[in-house]
Amino acid sequence: MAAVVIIEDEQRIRELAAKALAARGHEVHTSATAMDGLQTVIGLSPDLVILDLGLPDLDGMELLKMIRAVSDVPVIVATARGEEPDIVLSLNAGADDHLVKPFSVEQLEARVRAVLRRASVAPRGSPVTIGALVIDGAAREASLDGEVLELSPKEFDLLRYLAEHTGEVITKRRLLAEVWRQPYGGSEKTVDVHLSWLRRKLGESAADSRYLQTVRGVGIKIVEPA
Amino acid sequence: MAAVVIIEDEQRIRELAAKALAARGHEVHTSATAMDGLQTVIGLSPDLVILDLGLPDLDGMELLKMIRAVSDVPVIVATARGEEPDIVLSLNAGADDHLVKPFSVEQLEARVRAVLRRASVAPRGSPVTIGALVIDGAAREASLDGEVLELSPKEFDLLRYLAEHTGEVITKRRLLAEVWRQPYGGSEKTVDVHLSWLRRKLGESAADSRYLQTVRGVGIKIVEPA
DNA sequence: ATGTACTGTTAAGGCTTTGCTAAGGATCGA
DNA sequence: TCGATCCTTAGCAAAGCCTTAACAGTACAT
Repeated sequence: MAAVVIIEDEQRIRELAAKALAARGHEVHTSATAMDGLQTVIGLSPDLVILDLGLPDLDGMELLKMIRAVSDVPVIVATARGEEPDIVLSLNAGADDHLVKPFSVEQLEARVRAVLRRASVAPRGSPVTIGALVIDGAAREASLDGEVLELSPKEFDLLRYLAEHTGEVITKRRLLAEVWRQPYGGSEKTVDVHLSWLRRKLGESAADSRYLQTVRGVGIKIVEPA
Repeated sequence: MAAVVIIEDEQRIRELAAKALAARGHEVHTSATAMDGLQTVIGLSPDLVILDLGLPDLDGMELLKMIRAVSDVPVIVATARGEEPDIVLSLNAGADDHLVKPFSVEQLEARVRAVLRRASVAPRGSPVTIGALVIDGAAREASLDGEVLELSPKEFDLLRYLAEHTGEVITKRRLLAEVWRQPYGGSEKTVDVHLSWLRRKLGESAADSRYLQTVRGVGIKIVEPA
């Protein structure tokens, strides 16, 4: 899919991130030090760099500038909670996005997807994959286990919006605003109905669902099945 | 609190709005032109954009569409009185809310608050970690030792609030105000009951607790286990 | 030691939210 | 204009949650 370099000194986080991105089909390379990381970036010309600003051997900001001096590769910077001021500095120094540690795998994937999309490594609307579910925005086609699903326009929009925010709980009001484009009017019941249809076409029900999880009192989210 | 970009050519209004939002703790960035504004939005990934439709260098509606092409960021559009037809167009083009100039600071703040709330279930970003306990606001999911906990809405809100104030003793009245949104009414007994349920789901009891410690006569706190 | 105030726990009832079906109306293409 | 598809609304059934109430237990002061 895309070559990603992770520069991060904490082994646990490094391996977690590597595993998550590899699982999504990316070609992952890791470095535990700034100098090794820079070598890798120069030698590999990756599509994306994930850079921890709190490296031991060199200030992350310096490394970011060095990377920027030789490449336009998109960079996502990661900082520990409490180092938020660094975020602004790093964005000014040419970072494309940022993560605050600790971050969830979903967070990471969402950022990576967003940055890659923006960088048009993957053209806008490139397929989103969630388990055996593939949503192709460009073709306006969704398939499950290789079988193309017969979705109505709204159903597709709804599924796509949820898929673009995998793991994140979305309120019905937000769906009305974002999918229906009605920030004010509109009945949330409508969303319920469409969700019900979607579930049926995905071969699941509210009680036994693989992908669509309702979060009572809040909204709905789509998740990678266990 | 949240990063806000203001794109507005009238200096007076720009600075007034910036000052008001900065005073509420937001990270404010301003642009006087459409192109500069677009750059800022792309580079910064803000949480909210306030966009004047009457920019000199580019039709505001065009800019709105360009922003929408690259981002789902909430946008509040501002128009001069008499340009009301633009409002409908802009809402169709993906704006989230609108303001008619001249607007009061209160108006502005109210809209910003409403849009930010609507835009995200969890305004605060990444997961909070306390020992083996991880609370992910975006996914509305809490896990202990990697096991996802089955929490009711109130239980989750309660846990999240405590976690966001780790180590700090919180009175039940404050919980009623902040979590239950009932600054005055409500029985503190209700809090006790929810705490009891929470403890059970965390696998602990009042007598032997790892995370939830009651401070007799004052309230409750969540702590990092020893 | 004992009473008092505070906290912990359980159970039950009512209420809210959600799931789903069906019908009417709108929209779009032919 | 006709037909097919799709969207919305209404309404009922079911599930889950919150509160209240009642009682038990615990720490603290006198």
